Amino acid sequence: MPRSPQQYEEVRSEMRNKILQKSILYFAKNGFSGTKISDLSKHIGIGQGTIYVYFESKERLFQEILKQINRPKDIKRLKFLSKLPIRARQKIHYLTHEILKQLEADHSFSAMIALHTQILLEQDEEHSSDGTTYQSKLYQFTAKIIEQGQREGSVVFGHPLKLADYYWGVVYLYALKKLFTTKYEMISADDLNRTLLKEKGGE
Amino acid sequence: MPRSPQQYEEVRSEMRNKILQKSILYFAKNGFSGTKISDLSKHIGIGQGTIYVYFESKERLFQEILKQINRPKDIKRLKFLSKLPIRARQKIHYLTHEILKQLEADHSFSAMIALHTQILLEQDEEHSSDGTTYQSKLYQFTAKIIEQGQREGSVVFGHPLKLADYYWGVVYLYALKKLFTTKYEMISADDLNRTLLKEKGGE
Amino acid sequence: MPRSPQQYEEVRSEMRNKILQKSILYFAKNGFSGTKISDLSKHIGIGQGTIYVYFESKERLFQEILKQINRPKDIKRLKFLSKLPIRARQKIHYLTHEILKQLEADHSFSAMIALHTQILLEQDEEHSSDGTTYQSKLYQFTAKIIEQGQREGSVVFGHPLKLADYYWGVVYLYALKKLFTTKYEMISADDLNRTLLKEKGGE
Amino acid sequence: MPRSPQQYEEVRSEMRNKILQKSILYFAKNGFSGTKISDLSKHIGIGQGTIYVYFESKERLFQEILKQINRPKDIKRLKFLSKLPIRARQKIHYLTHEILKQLEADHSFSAMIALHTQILLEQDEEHSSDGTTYQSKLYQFTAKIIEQGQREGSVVFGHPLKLADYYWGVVYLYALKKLFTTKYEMISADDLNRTLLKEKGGE
DNA sequence: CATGAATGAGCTTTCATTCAT
DNA sequence: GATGAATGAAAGCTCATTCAT
Repeated sequence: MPRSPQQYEEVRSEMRNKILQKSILYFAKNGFSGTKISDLSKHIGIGQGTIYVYFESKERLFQEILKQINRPKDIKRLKFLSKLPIRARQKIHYLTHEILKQLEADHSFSAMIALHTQILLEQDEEHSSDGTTYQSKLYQFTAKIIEQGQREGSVVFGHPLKLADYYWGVVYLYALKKLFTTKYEMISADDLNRTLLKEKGGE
Repeated sequence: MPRSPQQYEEVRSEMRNKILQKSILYFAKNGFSGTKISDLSKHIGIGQGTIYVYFESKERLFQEILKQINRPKDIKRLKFLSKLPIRARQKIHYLTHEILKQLEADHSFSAMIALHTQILLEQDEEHSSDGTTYQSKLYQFTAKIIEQGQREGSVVFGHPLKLADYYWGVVYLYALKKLFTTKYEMISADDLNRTLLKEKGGE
Repeated sequence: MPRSPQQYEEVRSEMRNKILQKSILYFAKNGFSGTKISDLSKHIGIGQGTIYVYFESKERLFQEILKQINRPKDIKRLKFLSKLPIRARQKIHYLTHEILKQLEADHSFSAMIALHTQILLEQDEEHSSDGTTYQSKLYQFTAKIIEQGQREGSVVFGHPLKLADYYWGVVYLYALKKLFTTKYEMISADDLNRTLLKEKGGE
Repeated sequence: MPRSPQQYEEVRSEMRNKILQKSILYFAKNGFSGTKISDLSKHIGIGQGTIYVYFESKERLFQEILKQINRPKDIKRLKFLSKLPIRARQKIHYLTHEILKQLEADHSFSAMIALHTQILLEQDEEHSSDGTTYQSKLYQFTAKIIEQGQREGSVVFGHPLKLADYYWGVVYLYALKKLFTTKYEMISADDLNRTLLKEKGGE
């Protein structure tokens, strides 16, 4: 007896996600052209053909992964943080804390961040446009916090967006390290904060 | 009239260098597996076969490029800098200045730096060992300067090697940006220095 | 309530026939290797797996279709026609009339005829032997009529079997046209008859 | 020392033609989906990759073959024949003679004709448009001759284009037979002529 | 029985490498 | 030496077939 449409949909959705999740790390580590479908499918634990049941090509799978990366949830949380009625210094401390926690705990967070580098490496227009959108929103809210901090005297002088870009660049850097090196020591919260914050005394 | 052996040698050496130089950027941008010999030779302006006159395989050409990157000159200069009888703060200011100048001026310096990331991305053992050696020496001398700075009170607290790694990580980051994005604003000397240096007042 | 064995048998037989009937046109249009099971099952309106409940392989399904084509009924009718105590000219007129009527009315008659061409295109031995058998019987009885006609002076000169082959060849031709072209005008009875028959005056 | 551009051009052109020529028969016999690149290249006597040096895909190679088929030379000769100041009966006798000669002698003429059937089988629009053009021109000039014959009383009654289509249909039929069956007897000139011509007496 | 998701053998295509010129 | 056409191993992709439900 055939399964109901809902059951099928559920099974499909589950497998699709499994492929997507397990692929992120693989693509992040090996890049697009460095990733072989045969290896990938072995790593996921499915047949090669199965990937093509869910994605029409390797290219397309990669694009879907890049879409996955744009997590609106992250953006919302940052937006919320930026609007809280507290000191900028405190916001930055909190943001740094959160990021380091995620880098430490969640392997796919690192992969996600690393794939941003991938987006830069591949100069395909479609990708970069998506990436830019996400990036720019993250950067905008970070820049807001930076501006506040500059008014309050806790954040260093400089163009807010450029500073935001610097801050997130450093995050990228350590995501890469987390992903590719085995015995890596994470950056300290102080070091990351110092990209933006002045020393405490100066307030 | 047949040329002398020296002339032959010179001509050979010239072409070999041309290939090497023009390949750096290509590999840096596209990675090892993302670089096709057909594209590369077109970019260099020679026939595909010519590459194989000078390098026995793509693999080998890539290795030679990685060797090129390990510029002993740079290490020597840094070693010299580390031993000068001046303040660490001044040394760091000077180092930062030099690096930013090179990043701005020399395209292949950025490529070189970016290839270090490449080395991380490709998990081939042979490469990484070479890379590590070079890296570690650069880091060691940078760490020396950091230690001096910590004694003098101008450099922030933390494990010297870890801080050196952080400093060079930021340099990598901006090398990547230089290489892959068109309209990019470089990091300011202040921002880069702040990875290591305390604010001026604190000395 | 469980069904009786007969009912089961009936249901089975019904589905088997449905698949067979709906497949003829598909195979006729696209050939053996040009027909995908996924497309075919969609066209029939059943699941892919269902085909394999009734036929052990695509190869086997195709063979069954070819068997279907060998309609003993047709052969019997032609045999009967060939033995009637009437003029050959009349027999041929009748045969032509019948064929054109079927070509016009019955889509699967065209498909059937077209599949003979398919049999020729695919050089699989097993198929062709079946086909040949059928063909030869049809040809034999047609040749009988031709011989009669030659004796009576109404049919043109030539080897009877070769003429029979020519006649049926033209029928194949218009079956193909019916099948593959949309706005097609059928051959006239006169044109088809003229493959065999002399002009009326000559009797 | 590298070859001159002309030399390369010549070599390229030669190989391209070799592939094209040797492929016609293969595609004609096995159809598009029945033709494997591996078999084809073996049959041509070259490596699989070589085909892709000259044609970007199997699909494309097939399209080029279909183009090849449209031989303007044939059309010109038929146009010339249609305008000669001789009897239509004579023209048709000559045309039939020429066609049978070519069918007998030139294997690729049969293949060419057979591929027209292929064009019908594959319902791709791009192909059919080309095919139609060629077909229609051949048909037009044949129809011209038929009209002349009808005025002269030597050709049977009926729509000229439809009769032309019938005549060429029979040619297709015997091209197919030539191509696919080993021990085949060709149609006689008389039989082919009879598709159009009345018996001699009737003039 | 009926289903369609999963599979892998086998196809098409790519690209590092060879080699005649 | 220098070239780019030719190659085939290996990659991407398809589709007949299997199988849990």
